[in-house]
Amino acid sequence: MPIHNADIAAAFNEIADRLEIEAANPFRVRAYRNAARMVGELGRSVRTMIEQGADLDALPGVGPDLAGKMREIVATGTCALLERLRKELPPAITELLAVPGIGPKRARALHHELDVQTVEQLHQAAQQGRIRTLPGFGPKTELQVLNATTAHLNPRQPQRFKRVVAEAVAESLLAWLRSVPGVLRAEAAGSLRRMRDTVGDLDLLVTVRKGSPVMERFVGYEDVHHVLAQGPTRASVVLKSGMQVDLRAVPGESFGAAWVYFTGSKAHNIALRRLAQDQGLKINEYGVYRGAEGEAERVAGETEASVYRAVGLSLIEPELREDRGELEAARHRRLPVLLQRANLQGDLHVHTRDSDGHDSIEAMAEAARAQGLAYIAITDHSRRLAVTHGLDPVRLAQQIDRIDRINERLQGFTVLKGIEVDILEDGTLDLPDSILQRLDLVVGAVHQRFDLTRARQTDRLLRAMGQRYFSILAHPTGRLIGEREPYEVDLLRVLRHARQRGCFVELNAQPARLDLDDQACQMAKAEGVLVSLNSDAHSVLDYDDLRHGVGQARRGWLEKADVLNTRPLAELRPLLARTM
DNA sequence: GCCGTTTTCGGCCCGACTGTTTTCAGTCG
Repeated sequence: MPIHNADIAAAFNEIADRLEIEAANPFRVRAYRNAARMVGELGRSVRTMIEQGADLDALPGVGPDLAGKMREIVATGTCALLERLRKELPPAITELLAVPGIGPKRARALHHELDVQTVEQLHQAAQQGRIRTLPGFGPKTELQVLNATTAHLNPRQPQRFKRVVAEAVAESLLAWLRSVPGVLRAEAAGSLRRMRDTVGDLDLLVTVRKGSPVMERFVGYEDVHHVLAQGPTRASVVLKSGMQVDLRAVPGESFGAAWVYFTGSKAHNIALRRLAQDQGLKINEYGVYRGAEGEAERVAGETEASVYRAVGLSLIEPELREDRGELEAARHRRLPVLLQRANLQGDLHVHTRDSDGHDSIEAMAEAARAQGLAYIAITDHSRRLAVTHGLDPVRLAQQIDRIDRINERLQGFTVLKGIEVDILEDGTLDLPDSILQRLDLVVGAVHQRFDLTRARQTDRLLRAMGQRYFSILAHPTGRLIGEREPYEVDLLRVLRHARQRGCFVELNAQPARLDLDDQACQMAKAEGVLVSLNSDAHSVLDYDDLRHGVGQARRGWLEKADVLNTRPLAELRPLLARTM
């Protein structure tokens, strides 16, 4: 069983959990957590690096000890330290840490004093009133544990929400907060603002005049199910939908510092504060300070730009704040000029009612033009996808003729002729070259057999891209957020083949897909493969999804030049022609 | 356990809220 980076990350996280329960040096614990995060986000396979003799010590946060443990885990699937820790405490004890309100100290006490080893046993102990007997625990803590374990044992809500869902909740909540007396400004922060594809909880920030009842009003919002915490500057609630919302109030002069702090990511904040510390500065959510405690002088904080400037950096866009090299880039003034929605000139993946879309070719063209686009490609499904009424060669030929006639009427807008052709299990395409050759572009996609082995799936995609007519690989990993995992595939090989072949990969902007993801976008850029950012629209309303794709592209450090369909049609045509 | 334009040893991000406390530990983000 080959070891992937996720396995190494899981092992390091378990070591960190167990060391923490055993009250080990917290900085040692942090070293394991940092390494776990780094490995989990690393674009390259540690196993491959080892096979190629790469120097693991060169990875950030990895010294000789952790490098050795990574080699050990890759070779054996585990490591001696982890096995020893597993013998010292029961296997399931780390489960307890997943219960809200239970941290390492309480997990340790529960195990030592009550012999609690699992969430189920914890639940029973709470029911029997045994928790309150422990020192440091009381009746309230016991009730909290009872509620938390009940929810934990009967999970009904998804852990994370699709971004588009969270965004709608945030917008109505923000509008409501802005109507509360004394509220000067209300903004979203957190992963929503960083444009992550999913959002765990909402982070909102307000500035208020003295005496504003914003916190009292917030916990009284009609969608609030229950209140987790409430203080003068901070409150947390759970909405009826199960979504947690944290609200923070700060004075106006601190808005920028608080927005940085509350936008995160956590890793970005830590790296930023460390940078400040090196310069004799301290950053918290109220501002940037110079000097000793008590007589510290405030040097920045009203705007985000002032905070970054105070530590010698240019403003870092929220989408980049993941501690993936953005601080270094900002220091050297080498931040990318990120893609913007207005840079998109067209959309190369659009459906009509000829297959499973809702609207006509003309309507899709008009709607695209209204969105500021200059061209679209009609790419209906091919015959294999019978449920979508996919096109066979005869119907596709008829559509081609219709598009030609439509283009004669259109002024200043172009409809390109395409197809979303099924990539069959053996890597051939669902329609013959004789009809594909009449198109402007061929978009290929996998719609069945997601379960192939990594080797066969990779081979399938490489063969598909090697066909005579092949332009863009649509939704390259097949994931559906929260519903279907990406299929197993060697994306690096796929990208290198695309580069060699001169074809492109898609960033599908449907909120449930957002496929490629941010890191894969970064990988495509590094490999020199242009990304086609498409809506996959099935109705005239769906072009709005492009903004989600733009957010994802920005998270992947993509600039205008990295995206295929930022080019005007005259520049696009020769690029497509090379694939046809 | 990692790391270094002060350092190879002595540091390691920072603050709010809760509950059980009489001044603070634990948890969380």
